[in-house]
Amino acid sequence: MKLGLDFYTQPDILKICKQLLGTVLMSNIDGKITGGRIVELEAYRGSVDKASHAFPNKITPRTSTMFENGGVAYVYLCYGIHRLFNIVTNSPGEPDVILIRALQPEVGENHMMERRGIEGGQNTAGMTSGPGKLTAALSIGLEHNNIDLIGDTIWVETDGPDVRDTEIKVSERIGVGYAGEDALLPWRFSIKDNTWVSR
DNA sequence: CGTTGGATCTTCT
DNA sequence: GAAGATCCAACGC
Repeated sequence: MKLGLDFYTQPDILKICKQLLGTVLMSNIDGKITGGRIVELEAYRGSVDKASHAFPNKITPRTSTMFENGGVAYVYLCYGIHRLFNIVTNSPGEPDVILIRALQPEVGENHMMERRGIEGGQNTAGMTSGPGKLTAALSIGLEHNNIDLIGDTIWVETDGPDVRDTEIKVSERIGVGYAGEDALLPWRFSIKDNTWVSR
């Protein structure tokens, strides 16, 4: 079942993070349907979080998407090369986003391998295990910034029961050492012992 | 196997 | 002008 607007507009981003683990991120781009189970993600809260582009509630042309109502995508270019996909949550004016860091391929694996340049049935392990990799596999680009996640291009589906708390690993976020003490916030969530988690 | 550096470009200072 | 929510290939051990 596709997640609706009322899911994304919830105020508690950490609760949304836990609920998103185990759901399936889908894309229908270039006539190809691809998707994967979300196994790793991170929370960024622009109001209080130095690691966020929007800290402290700073609106720029780039970050304006983060201030939208929950339920849209925030896509930006990282290191000039990689496109990173985030889900905007909470109500308008609250720059809360969730970075999707890793997927477990579920739908259209052949298309994802082709987009990632992986040959044959071998070496699929790294296909979507990282934020820059999964956008390439799903063909998500900057043109999808601010797109509606309730639509039929990019969306999230529930599939089976919620992931239990005992199956969730909570840790510090990756690659945000520049954020000082905020780099220590336990805002990274992943599914324990899942082989598709990054690094 | 761990570490290193290059690629590449938008954004803000 | 510098740094960045990364990835991968090339090195050295």
